[in-house]
Formats: sequence, structure tokens, C-alpha cells
Amino acid sequence: MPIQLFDSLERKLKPLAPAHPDGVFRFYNCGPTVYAPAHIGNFRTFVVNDVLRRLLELEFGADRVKHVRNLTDVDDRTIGQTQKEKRPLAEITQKWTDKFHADCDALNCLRPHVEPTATGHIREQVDMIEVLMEKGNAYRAPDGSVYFKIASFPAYGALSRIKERELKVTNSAFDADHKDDIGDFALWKAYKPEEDGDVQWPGPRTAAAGRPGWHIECSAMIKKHLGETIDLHTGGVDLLFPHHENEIAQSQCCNGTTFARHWYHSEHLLVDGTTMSKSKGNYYTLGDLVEKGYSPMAVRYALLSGHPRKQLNFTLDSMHAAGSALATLRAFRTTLHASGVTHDVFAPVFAALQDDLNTPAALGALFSIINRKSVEASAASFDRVLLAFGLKLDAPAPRANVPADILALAEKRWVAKQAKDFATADALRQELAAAGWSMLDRKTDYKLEPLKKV
RNA sequence: GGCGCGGUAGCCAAGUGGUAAGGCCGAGGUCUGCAAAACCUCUAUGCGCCGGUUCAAUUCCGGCCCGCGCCUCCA
Repeated sequence: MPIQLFDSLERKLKPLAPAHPDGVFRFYNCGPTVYAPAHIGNFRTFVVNDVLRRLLELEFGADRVKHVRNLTDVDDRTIGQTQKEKRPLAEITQKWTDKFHADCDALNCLRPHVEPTATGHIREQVDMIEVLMEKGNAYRAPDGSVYFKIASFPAYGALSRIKERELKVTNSAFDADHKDDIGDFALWKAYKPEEDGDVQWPGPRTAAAGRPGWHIECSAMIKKHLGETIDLHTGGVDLLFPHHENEIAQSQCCNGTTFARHWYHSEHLLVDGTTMSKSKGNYYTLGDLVEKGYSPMAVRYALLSGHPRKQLNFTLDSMHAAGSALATLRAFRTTLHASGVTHDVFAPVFAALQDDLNTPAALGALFSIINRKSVEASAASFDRVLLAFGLKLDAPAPRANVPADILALAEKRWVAKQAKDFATADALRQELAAAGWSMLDRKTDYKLEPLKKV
């Protein structure tokens, strides 16, 4: 069964298939801006896209998928950070790129095949801008910036239905810029010494030195690494407008061909029922959750527990639920034997994933199957399911070091237990619990763990 | 104001024109000195409210209420 996925442009489910004769599926996912740690909302998008990537590889073959995800390493926010920290742009973006990679690895996200950066593709962006200027789709503003003229692209707004919108009239940015029309957007931003520090490059012909506008980087990097027409372009819903709308305009005017055959947008994560923000105190990075004792795999599971095209309400309770569900899967895995079963009992799981990436339905199907009285599943078939979800069931990472006094108590209790002095042993268990530790007895030894969160 | 999404058990969350997957929590049980783990059983006559269509609606249509998102550089 082919993978069906909702297309944000045509607003219906469409099968995914490579269009290029080489049979390679061309997949572009808008990546992060590297100026701060990514939050779990960002990671919802990347985890969802990672499952998509895995499904595509299962469908077309691992060598028949080319996955590109960019790193935005020059824009208002990254430059703002250099000004705030008084450090070079490259130093800041490298730091947060490394952090992003570490988080992705912890969440078991496959690395994209190409991870291009905006600063690494200035030439390509300038080239495109020059073509757009030559074709009359872009113009130089008085300050030397270059803007895209949306009036030159009649199809503008198809993705976001912008023409049907009544734009808010209050737009302070309009006066500050030098564009002809309020809808026009920057392809190239002229250098501003007071804001930009030492961040600048030579601009397109006739334009001033400066830096690329945000949108053009994706158009240029896609053209370079995937070609003029790609099979799938994805990102968070917030990118629908203006980012993706603008990418379509730039790329199609420049190249004269269809830009992306399929658009997919995953919805936002809510935390405690509302949008995440630092001021509301409901803003989490992966590191924040790990500090609270949750494993990255539990985070991944929680992020997949809602339909990707629906807002997902993330709570600490859902983290706990995810951890417990993973433990159930881990226990089930140990009952499986390598060999044997030919038919795939997990077919319904894949069917749900292939039906618009319905991860919650797929997880439901998975548990329904493993809850059956007699499951004829092989370890291999189960592992294939885990591979698709990107779930690793390794035992939880070693806990924090056990303090010496706790260890001493535990040792004392173990001795008492061996001597069958159960009264003493129970009293010591109480003491350990009061100190926040749980002692798990085994046949020949014991294990200490911090008490479970309620 | 415009565009869009959603309201299903204590929490999270699928789904369907014929009467509700799954996870967590909770309860009971089996098993272990205890604890933990594991395993078994149970847990929505109900799907925001009011109408309508229909033999039949949570599922379709209309109205209303509530929540959330976007509306120029936020995944």
C-alpha cells in the first residue's frame, strides 16, 4: 500500500511517490534556526518527519530516499544573538548546531543525507536573486535591499489562501522597510552597521552588501541539492505563511517549474493546553525533561502519541504515560523469539502509519496486537515496527550516582534480608524510601533507583 | 476583523451512518518474605449544547457555546 499523506496545497490525501526517473524520492524538511536550544515543539516536527523518512525508506528502499534539512544560521535571531553575546556568528551557530545534533541523536532521529547551511550557500542565493531581478520578479529598494514583487506572481497565496484573508492593517514593519507593496518580502537585506555587526556578504548585482532574506535559503538549497522539482516539502504549520508561500513564489518564478509536488505541515505542540512560552513557564527543551528524569525515548513516544496534523497537548503526565508504555513494549520484546513467523501480524500498524502518518492509531494497533492472548510475532517483525517508529527499547540509561549513605543503608538491609531479619529489612526499606530511593531486590543482588515520580 | 483547527472516560488519544481502538492513572487478582517487576480481570448506554436529515448520528447538515493556532521572518 502506498503512503498516503495530506497535501496542504491541494488539501487532500495524496499518495507519495518519486517523480524523478531515477526513482529517488526527494524530501526536504525545513530545519531549525540555530541560535538557542530547540524546544520540544520544534522536536515534534522533527520526530514526525523522522518517522516519515523511515516510512519512505521502508517503502522505496533506503537508497531511494534523499532527505535534506537545512540549518538557518543567519537571520534576525542569530544576528541578534551575536550582538547580545558579542561573539562571532559562526561560534554561536556552531554551538547550537552541535546541541541540536546531540538532541536529535538522543531522540533517535536519523541524520538527513544533506544538512546545508544558509551561510554555506550565499552564492546560490545571490544567483537566484539575480535571476529574479532579471525576470522582473524582484526589485532593488532605495537602501540596496532586494524585494520580491508578489504582484508578479499571480499564483501567490495558493498555499495559505492569503488572497482570501483580510490582512491586519497595523503593520509597523511596512514603514521601516522600503518595499513597494506590503506583501513584498525581502530576498536580500542591505547591511545595517548598527544591527548587523560584521555579518555581511557582497550582494546581487546593483544591490548593496548585506545578507540573504530568510526565505531564499530554502529555495536555493533545494535547487542545489534536490533539483528544481521535489517530491515532498515539509515543516511546521507556522511555516505555511509566509515562509513556504514565499518559497513557492521565488522558486517557481526563478525556475519556471513546479517547486514541490506535495506539501505537508505538522501541527504545533501545546503544553498544558496552551501555546508554549517562557513567560507562561511551560517551555521545555529536551534537556529540561531529561533533568526531570524522563528519557529522550519517552519524549519521542509522547511526541508521537497524537495525530501529527492535530495540536497535541503535551503534559508531564503524558511523559509518565509514555515511559510506562515503553516499559510495556520492552517487556513484550523480551518474550519474543528471533525466528519463524512468516506473516506479519503487525501489518495493521504499518497500515495506520501509511494512512496519513496516523501515529496514535498505529500505536493503538500495536498495543491491541501485543495484548492478544497468543501473539505469533517474531522478534524481527516487532523490531521492524520499532524501526519505523524510531523507538529504541534499551534499558533506561544508568541513573544518577547513588550517594554513599544510601548505599550503606541498602547494604545493611541486604545483610538483614539474607539473615531473614525481615523486620529490620522492612524498616530500612522505609528509611530508603523516605530518602527518595527504591530498592529493587533480585535473586542474588539488588538495584537502587530514585523513587518513581507520581 | 479575516483564515484555519479542535471539543470523545480522571488524564492523553484514535475512530466509524448501525450503537465507542489504545496508552496512562485507578480497582481487584496471580506470583514472589515485603517492595518492585511481570501477568490476568475490570473501568464511557457515552463522544461540547440545541435542532434537522435518517430505520439508525458520536459520525452528515444548520445554529450556538467553549478552547487553540495563524494573519510577514515562530517547528
